[in-house]
Amino acid sequence: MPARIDPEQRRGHVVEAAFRLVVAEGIDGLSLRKVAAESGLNIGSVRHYFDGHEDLLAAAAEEAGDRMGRRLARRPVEGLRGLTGAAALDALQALVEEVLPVDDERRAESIVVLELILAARTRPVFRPISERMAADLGQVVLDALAALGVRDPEAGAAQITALIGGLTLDTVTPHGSLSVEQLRATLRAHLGTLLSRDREE
Amino acid sequence: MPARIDPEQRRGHVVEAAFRLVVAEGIDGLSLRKVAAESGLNIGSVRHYFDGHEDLLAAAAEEAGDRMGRRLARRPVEGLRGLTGAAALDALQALVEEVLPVDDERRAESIVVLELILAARTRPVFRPISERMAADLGQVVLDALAALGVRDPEAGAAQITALIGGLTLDTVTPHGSLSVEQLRATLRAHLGTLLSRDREE
DNA sequence: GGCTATTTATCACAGGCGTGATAAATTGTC
DNA sequence: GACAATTTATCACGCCTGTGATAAATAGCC
Repeated sequence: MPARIDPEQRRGHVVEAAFRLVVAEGIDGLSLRKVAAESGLNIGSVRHYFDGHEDLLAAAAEEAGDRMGRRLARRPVEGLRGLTGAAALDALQALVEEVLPVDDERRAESIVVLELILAARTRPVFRPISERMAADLGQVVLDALAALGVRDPEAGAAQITALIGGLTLDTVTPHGSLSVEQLRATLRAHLGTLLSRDREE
Repeated sequence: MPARIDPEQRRGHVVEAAFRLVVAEGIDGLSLRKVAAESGLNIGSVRHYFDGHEDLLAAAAEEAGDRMGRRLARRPVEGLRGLTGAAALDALQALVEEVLPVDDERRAESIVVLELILAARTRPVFRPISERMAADLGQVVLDALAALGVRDPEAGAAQITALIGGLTLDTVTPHGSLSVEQLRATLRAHLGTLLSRDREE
């Protein structure tokens, strides 16, 4: 019984091809035939690893969610506990930048996530992953603010998560043409006022 | 030479039908046949008023941009000049809420604009309108902050426009499920710190 | 009433899509 | 080398799409 190729690896390659297509043409530009061509496989091969279109979409969304979860896990909240001043600001900024399009890799992931979130509005397939990502991000930001001793961390977290969405939107789409430097500066300004405001009271 | 129906009005009705479809199914759910059905017309009739698919999309985008422009024009920046304290905060909040999904009508328009902005990333048709809307909004916010005497209005405007995008995203899509009350509170908290921070220095 | 331009309604075509079904090739094991 | 399971490659079908072309109906004007 031949198994010269690792199925999981194959699925991974296909999903990566799907990501590239989403970045290039948007989530509605995905089709089994295009994904097959992009991944260098035959349509029949793609369909052998994914039950169909819906299944491929779900797998791609799952992978996007996992990647975001891994990014968030890379900055354990415990490392923030007790930090103050510039150290606190730097640590918080680094945490948030983990999920912001500050380099090519994160830019691609941000595009996929953004397309996914918007698509979840009308396509039930994406809803669970979309909601899970939002919950994960919200919890991490909330825990981070709590670890830093910020007053009213819920309100602060709401501001930060909203800012993350807006900054991603402005950076990734051409309508705002926000540069990475501007993104970083705007985020830092916001986080700075949020932390300093808390210290004063 | 008969003209029992006003062509402009007809186009308007068709565009409104297109808006309803975008809200219901997303911008890629648009098709000439669906728009015709939604507007109660025949495909041939729709095609008589719009050269084709692309033309319909462009007209819908144009209308969306015009509506946003009209909303922004409803709150002349001159009215903000010299305001301080709670009055300044209220006025600024009212201005920004003009383009936020705080009621059904603005929610629908926000969805259309959001779909349009994201679609502009891969579809050149939407680019000019998308960029125009961003420029208009940015200018209005910038002027408003300048009229209120905020220090570094550029930075503040960048934060506010980003927040607008993020709040819209969180409210309109199911991933964050931000309620209108939360949206208002988050916006107010941000605007409050932005104004108060300026006063202290 | 008849003329004419506008508006509406169809038909047909090519292209892309997801999908079911099935044949062919490949490769490790015996 | 032969067997068998996995993997790959095609074919065909129905559906939906945009679009060009064209016929039919409508309604104002003389």
